[in-house]
This record gives sequence, C-alpha cells and structure tokens, in this order.
Amino acid sequence: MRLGGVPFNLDVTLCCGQVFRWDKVGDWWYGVVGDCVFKIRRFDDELEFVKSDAELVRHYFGLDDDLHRISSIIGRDAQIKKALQRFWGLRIIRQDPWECLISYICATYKNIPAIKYMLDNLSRKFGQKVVFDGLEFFTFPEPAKLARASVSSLAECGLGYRAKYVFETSKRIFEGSFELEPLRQLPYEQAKKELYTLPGVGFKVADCVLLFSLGKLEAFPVDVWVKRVLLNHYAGKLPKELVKKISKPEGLSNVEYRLLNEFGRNYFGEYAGYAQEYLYHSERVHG
DNA sequence: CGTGGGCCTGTCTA
DNA sequence: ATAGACAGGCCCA
Repeated sequence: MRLGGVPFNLDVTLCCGQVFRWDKVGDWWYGVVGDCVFKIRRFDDELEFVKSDAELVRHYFGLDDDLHRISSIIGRDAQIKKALQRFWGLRIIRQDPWECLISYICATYKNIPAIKYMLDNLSRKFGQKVVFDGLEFFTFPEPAKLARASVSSLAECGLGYRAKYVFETSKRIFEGSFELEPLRQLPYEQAKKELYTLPGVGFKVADCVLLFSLGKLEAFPVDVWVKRVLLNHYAGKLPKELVKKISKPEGLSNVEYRLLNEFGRNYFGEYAGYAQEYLYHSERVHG
C-alpha cells in the first residue's frame, strides 16, 4: 500500500507503549489483531503487509486521522511542536476495546516489560494458538475464557492483585451487564463515568481505554510521565498551588489527576490525546 | 467528598 | 549475584 505522503511512523507507533503485543522480527512487525496475525513493514513510501487488507490496516493504525490538521490544532507551544517534529507520524492505534480494557487494568503499577509479560502469559494460557511464518502467536482471550477462569489461574500469569479485577471485570463483560461498544456513542465524560464502575478501572485506566480503543481523541491520560512533562515544561501554565502539590514524588490524588486531565483537554482541545502521546513519548525517550 | 496506606510481583539498579 | 527500590494506580478504611 502506497502511503502517498500520508505521515506514518510505524516503529514509533508500535514502540511508544500504547500497545503491548507487537514484536519485531528482522524488519517485520508481527502482531495479533482480532484472530489474525498482522505482518507489516515500512519501506520508503510503501507499507507492506501480509494477511490483512489495506482498509483494515488503514483503520487499525488510524491513518485516516488528518495528522496535519491535528498538528495545527494541538501545536500550541514550542514543547509540543518539538515532540511533533521528533516523532512525526506517530499514530493512535484503534485497539479492540476489550483487549485494551484488560491490558490497562493489568498495567497499573507496572512497567512496560512487565505488562507485556502478563498479557503474553494470559494469551498463551487462555487464547488460541495461531502458527504463522513458523512462529507461534496467540489470540487475546475472549471474555468468556477469563470469566470462567479461576482467580488463582489468572494470578499465575503474574497478575498479582490485578487477577481479581480482571476476573470480575471479565464476568461483567461476559454476562453482558456491561457493554463496551455503546460507549462510543456517549460523550466523553459520560463514557468515562460508566467505565469507573468496573473493578480495577480508575481515572487513568478509563482515559486510556477511551483514547486507545473507543475513539475519544480528547481523552488525556495522566500517568507519571505526563505528570513529569507538565511539571517540567508546563508549570507556568498551571496554578502555582497545583504545581507545588504535584512536585512531591508520590502519585497523584484524584483531585490532582482531574486538574491535570482538565488542563490537558482545555489547553490542547479536541485532539488532546494526540498531544498526550507525543509528549509522553518525548519525555520517555529524552527525559 | 477528600485523603492516606497497602498492595502482587517482574524489572531495574547498585 | 542478590537485595531493595520502583513500576504507565486502584481500592478501601
């Protein structure tokens, strides 16, 4: 598929920590999307892939998001402009909401390698094996599989205290007492409120699920890295009291989270989520 | 309604 | 090598 000048940086998009189940073998990226293995690489202006059609690829990687327009809207200061330039072509992937939800419930209080480890274990144990190119892949387990698993078998995947959250949330999804897809139709605030009712889902997890899988590009997840960005580069735009409070090493209180989250959404606007990803990645790579 | 302590366990760092 | 700190927060008192 020719990109025809559409900005897209495959490596940064897959490395920046929004998805956890992609691996690079040689110069090909492999990832399981739904029940099919994607194999994809970038070569000049060409996006080469195997086992998937162009429309699916375009949709999954959000290539129809107008990055130039987004950039002109969020590019409000030197800091974000620098990040946009450095990682130009970074896209927000449209993940499956179910997989995204479980992934970010697992992600609390863990670093990225550990998150990968947990999700890999879950998929090996409860997903379906798919062999492709002589390599083994596993689909992400269906809600039914996790809802019928025991908490201890989930914990064996390295989930620790998250095992019971994953179990209880899976049960709610499996039983149909909670539906993810309809949240797309709700306004951001309302969808977020619904997500809070799930065990293991707080402010941060809800924002990640909304941004990475439910199309709410105005969501602005605040984690320790985003807190650092705001502290290091946006302190002048924040209330002094708030800056003082978040300067302490501990995590954010609910109030502090909400204030930083609102700042991001008000300041960057309808595509605040894109700003968050560029700033987040920039802070992680360069400090 | 706001706040603080506890938490499973895999990496990272010294 | 091996212990101790830290990790993309959330829940409960």
